[in-house]
Amino acid sequence: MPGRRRREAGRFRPRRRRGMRLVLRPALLLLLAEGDSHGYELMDQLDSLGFETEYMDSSILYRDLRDMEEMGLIQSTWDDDSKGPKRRVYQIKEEGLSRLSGWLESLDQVQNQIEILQKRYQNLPK
Amino acid sequence: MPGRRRREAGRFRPRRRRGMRLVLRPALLLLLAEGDSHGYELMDQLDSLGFETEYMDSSILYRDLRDMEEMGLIQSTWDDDSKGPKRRVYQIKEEGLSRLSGWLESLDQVQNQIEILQKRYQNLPK
DNA sequence: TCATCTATTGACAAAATACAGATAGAAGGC
DNA sequence: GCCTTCTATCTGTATTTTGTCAATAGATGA
Repeated sequence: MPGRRRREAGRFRPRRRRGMRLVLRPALLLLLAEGDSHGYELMDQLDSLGFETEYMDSSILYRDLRDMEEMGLIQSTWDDDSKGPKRRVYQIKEEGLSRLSGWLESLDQVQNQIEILQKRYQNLPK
Repeated sequence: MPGRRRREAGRFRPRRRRGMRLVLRPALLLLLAEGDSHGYELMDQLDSLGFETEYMDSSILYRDLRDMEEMGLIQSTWDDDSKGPKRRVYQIKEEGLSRLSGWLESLDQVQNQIEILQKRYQNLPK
């Protein structure tokens, strides 16, 4: 698999995606529910979930992972067997699985609201 | 129409709805695209868009309105003819209409991400 | 005159986000 | 050996956005 093309610091004007964290945390949990992984790899996997990771700063991802670990949703161990610098490999916990389902429920509501907005917008008299 | 049941300050533990703002601003713009209105009334109208306004603090709504006015998306005039305290009545501008369409497009992406999440969650092996 | 409903605003704390590195091992080219 | 690039994680800090609480104030009706 080819390496990710990370953007150079301050190279482009990144379009700030407001409130992306709303979906980011559930997304990370889901990926970990699918299988153990570490930060750098998760960054790549996010692409498959529709995230434009070229514009993402990886620090928010690492911070979210540690936050979720503190919340008791996931746990980590160091993997030093792999080549390159060692990785912190995350694994989802029971608590994380139930939280994921809860988060997805509220995302359901968000989705609903957006749908209503789109419909009302279509019906707008011009 | 019956008055709104606004929650007393700190009466219940309100479940903080994180990231609602992502949809709130587009929602306000849409309502104003449907017709002029003022803050207090907009609060009521939000119900029809799927917002649980009992748990919302109205100050965030007023703040968003003023922000959007500063952005040049909407404009306001005072209405003193109505009974009760005077109202600041908002009207959407051209700029606001085009911004609304832009915001709805990015919400489309968000909706897409959520949909992918839900599907992948369904396919999770248990 | 006292409580209640309408209506808007301000101040402050807490949380989220952007931004800019620091650190470090491994691999490949020259 | 030296340099660059890729992998990988972490931290500090400034700024922006949010959440929460409370102040203000006219109108209404008991």
